[in-house]
Amino acid sequence: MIKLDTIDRQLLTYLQKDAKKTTKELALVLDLSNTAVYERIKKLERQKIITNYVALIDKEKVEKSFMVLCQVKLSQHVKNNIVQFEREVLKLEEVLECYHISGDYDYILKILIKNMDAYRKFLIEKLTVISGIGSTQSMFVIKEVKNTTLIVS
Amino acid sequence: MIKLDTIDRQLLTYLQKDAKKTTKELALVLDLSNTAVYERIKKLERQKIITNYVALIDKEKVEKSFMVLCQVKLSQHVKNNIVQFEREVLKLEEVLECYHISGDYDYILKILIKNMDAYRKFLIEKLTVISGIGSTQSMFVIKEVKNTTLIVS
DNA sequence: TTATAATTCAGAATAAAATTCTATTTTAAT
DNA sequence: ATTAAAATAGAATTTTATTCTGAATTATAA
Repeated sequence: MIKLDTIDRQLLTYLQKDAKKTTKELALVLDLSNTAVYERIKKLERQKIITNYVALIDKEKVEKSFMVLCQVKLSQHVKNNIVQFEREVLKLEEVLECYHISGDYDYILKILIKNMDAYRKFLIEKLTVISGIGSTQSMFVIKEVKNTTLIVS
Repeated sequence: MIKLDTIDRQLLTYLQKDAKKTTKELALVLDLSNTAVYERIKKLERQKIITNYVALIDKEKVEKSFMVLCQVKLSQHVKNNIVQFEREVLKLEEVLECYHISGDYDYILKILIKNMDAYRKFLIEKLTVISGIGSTQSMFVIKEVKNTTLIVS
């Protein structure tokens, strides 16, 4: 197990909030030298604790205002259905997240799409055409109350 | 409505995958000058299409291997309960996402935590102490099949 | 505890990237 | 077709990232 000290955790918190912070700025708030901060970040990257850096974009501004959480039940829990479903879901760009879960349904999918019409089309033409799907249930997002990528370590 | 051309979309795709790509690299693949790429990115930032840049970290490596999707039903749908619940949820660092949804339950929460014991503790001591909560139902994530922040525009 | 090795850190030097500037070209509207 | 606005290219400048060397700190073993 990798052990992180307080400074590492602070660094991770800052970088998860704003990856554009310069080593200089971080060095200032952490009361360290430029190099110390730089080396720590590089180590976190080498250890794959920081996996990557990404730009986040505004869903509303790119015609993806409609979010649906769709639960999926497979017709039968045979290996082939599972493998096939998971493989196909990976290909669907509308599906941002997919989890195999406990409970009444097998999977839950987070889907981002333009609107209800587009969702209906997606459901009929892209999702339910995957073989092995038994049933689906859609939960429509009325309001995004919270959505962060910040994991407090 | 802001209109994006093909180059803007390509830029967004690249930056959503790797925010550390330099303008030089992007200029090369997009067959544009350094300045052109730079100005386009700055414009996307000004327009708040790009909202921010973040570091993503490996959940497993920071003791957050356990993911739960928890559905919450309020006891009564009065304004005060709604406001209060949403305000409290924002404060909980274990809750990465919270959506007000249609269906049997009012909210669904994505929770990241160390393990089942920690989740039980969280449920008892942090979540269900919020006033106005009627019932909860937890769906445990068996396997993360897909999880991306990439929105294809 | 002390000696030793391995990390971590600081400060300076260098390399690379971001940012600015000016002039030119392209695009869009009249 | 004419004009204004926006987008682009290339060079110059500023800032940041990266490397390097040596010192300080920490961890480990005798």
